Amino acid sequence: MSLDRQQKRTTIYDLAELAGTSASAVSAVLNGNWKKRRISKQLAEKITRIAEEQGYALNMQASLLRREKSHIIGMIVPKYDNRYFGSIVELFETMARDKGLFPLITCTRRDPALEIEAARTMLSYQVDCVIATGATDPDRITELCAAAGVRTINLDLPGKLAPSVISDNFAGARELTRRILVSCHQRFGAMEPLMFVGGRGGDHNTMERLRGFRQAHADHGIDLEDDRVIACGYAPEKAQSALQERAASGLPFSRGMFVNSTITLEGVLRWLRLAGPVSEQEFALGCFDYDPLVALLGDNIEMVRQDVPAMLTRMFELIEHGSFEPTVSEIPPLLR
Amino acid sequence: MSLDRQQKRTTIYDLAELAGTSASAVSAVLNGNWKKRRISKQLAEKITRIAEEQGYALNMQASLLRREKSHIIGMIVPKYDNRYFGSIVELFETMARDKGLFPLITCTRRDPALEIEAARTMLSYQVDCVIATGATDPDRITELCAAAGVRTINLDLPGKLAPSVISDNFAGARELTRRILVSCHQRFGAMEPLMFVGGRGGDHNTMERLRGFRQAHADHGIDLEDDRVIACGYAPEKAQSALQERAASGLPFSRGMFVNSTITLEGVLRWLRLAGPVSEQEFALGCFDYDPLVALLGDNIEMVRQDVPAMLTRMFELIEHGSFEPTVSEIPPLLR
DNA sequence: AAATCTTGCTTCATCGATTGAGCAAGTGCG
DNA sequence: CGCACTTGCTCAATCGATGAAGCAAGATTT
Repeated sequence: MSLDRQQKRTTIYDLAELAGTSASAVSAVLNGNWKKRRISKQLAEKITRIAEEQGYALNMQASLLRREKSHIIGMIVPKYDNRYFGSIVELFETMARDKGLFPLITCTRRDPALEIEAARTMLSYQVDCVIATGATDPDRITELCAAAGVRTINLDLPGKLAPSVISDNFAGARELTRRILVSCHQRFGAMEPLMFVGGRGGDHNTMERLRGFRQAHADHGIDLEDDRVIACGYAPEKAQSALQERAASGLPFSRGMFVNSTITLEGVLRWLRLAGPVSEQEFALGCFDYDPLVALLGDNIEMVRQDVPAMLTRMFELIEHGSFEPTVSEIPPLLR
Repeated sequence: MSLDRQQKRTTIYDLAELAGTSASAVSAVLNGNWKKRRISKQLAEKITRIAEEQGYALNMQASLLRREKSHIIGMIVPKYDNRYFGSIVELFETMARDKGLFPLITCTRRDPALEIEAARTMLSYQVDCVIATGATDPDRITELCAAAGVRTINLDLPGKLAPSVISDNFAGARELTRRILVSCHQRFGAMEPLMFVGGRGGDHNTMERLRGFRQAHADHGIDLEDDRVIACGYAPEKAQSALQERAASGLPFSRGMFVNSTITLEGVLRWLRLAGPVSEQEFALGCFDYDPLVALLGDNIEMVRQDVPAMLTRMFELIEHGSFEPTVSEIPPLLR
């Protein structure tokens, strides 16, 4: 590693010397409370000018060491490979900056060990708050942070120890399922039970979506056997091979499918292309998540879009109001 | 903002007191060079145990203030809304961590002012190195960082003042164009000139891709008028309305199109759906960038996938070898 | 026995910014 | 003139971790 820095950086002491004043005055001027510290306007202007000329940059480490709050807000995300998490991160950065906070983001690739490691690192960087997004074990993160006096908020997947902001998975799934059923009925005449593909049996979102999925079937008086549910994880390859296996098993296959994410949808579509029992047009699909490219895949795919702006707005509200109780805010997703 | 931290955190002084030793010994033990500092194994173990019991977390700010290198490596990215940048960020984080560096990532939404602001902030955080990815003005960033003695590397888009790692846009575009032309020929019989949609006329990548696009036409002895090039930016809406306008203008329309990114492709496909002169199947499309969902859109879309692992590997090589000369490394993209 | 070396620590200055306390000069008032 | 008050600054301690220098006690050499 050669990331060598040659010259040493300009400090407030250098500026003080150049301006013929004290470091204390320079600090007061540059961090904006020179009025409170009774520094004259002339000196303030002089210091500001010299700082600009010298290309002075504050040493955050030194500044943060002295201050009690860092105004750093950490976010742990599982992946950057889909529009949902991408927009969460992008909007989070923007909103955090607008509120005067510094966003620090880490991607853990759904690796539980990395999640904990990431939380620990964030604590070292003195974050004021950690947002655990889609974490496999949010409560572990909360415990770790609580021990350091740092609060956490869960996003996308809820935890039991900190406030959570998630989509209303039940309602979204119920409505999505209803639409797929209706589409199946209109296009194929039959009202047969759908299949549910993707997600992890243990995770809260998958369970809630499954509940909505079952409810929609019940709403239409359709019997649903347990073997129609294939919670094979989110990865495309997993979905593809699970469908392959399922097809080989000889169990009945539905022409309507509820797919748990756009990532899983990739696997489902690939399987349909390569080995699907009938043409792709003979399927009615629904996807819990939105991607504009999926919208272009054809009219036979319904989508539910999670309301990222509303979720983040709620999240920052929780931060601002200092809520610590493990409440769950369910944000209605957008259909169409 | 209430991000209040209640208790104050455990420091090495607290641990020293508990262990009946000095802060210096605690520091030496916890940062791993206790052997060099001749601390006994017993004391080392005692300190380690107490640190764990107390859930001690290093104060990075204090540590970094004292050290000369921060081992923080910054990356500036324009967007998180596509697979290309998503995989760059994800792999960058992984590789940086493997090399013992701490990745600090900031998204600037292609806003030139934010880019500069982001670079400045990174300097405040004492980064050892900044990677400017797809920056609108990479040289400005390099200048700013150089003034603070911080090196930069340009990724995706080259600059004149620092080493750059980019795709071989010319070769990639030439081959992609060739394939679209062949596909057009096979499917529609004709060898007509293609259209080029998306990108910004000024940016290096667009210019190089255009050069490859023109070269491929020349290779096949096809005349290409300038009005077939629509460099309307990357946004889908821009592409959609530009195509709309172009169709209205009465100028000749090609059945083959070279689209400059998956994001732009969204707009192209939307326009084809809504207002395309003939069915989508009557078009041969090529896209400079890869998205697995696009691969599912049909067989009539060729794609070029930029070789992100090779690009990042090269980038870290440049860092390790301490190269400062503004060389340009062109990484061949992957076709299929 | 004296000189030297080794072991295992501690002491203290330092990194750069922040902030309470303090101080000198000037202003206002009776 | 003397006292209080304001203005405009400087001084010095501090945040937590680090590491060069130093020191005491025991081990080894001459």
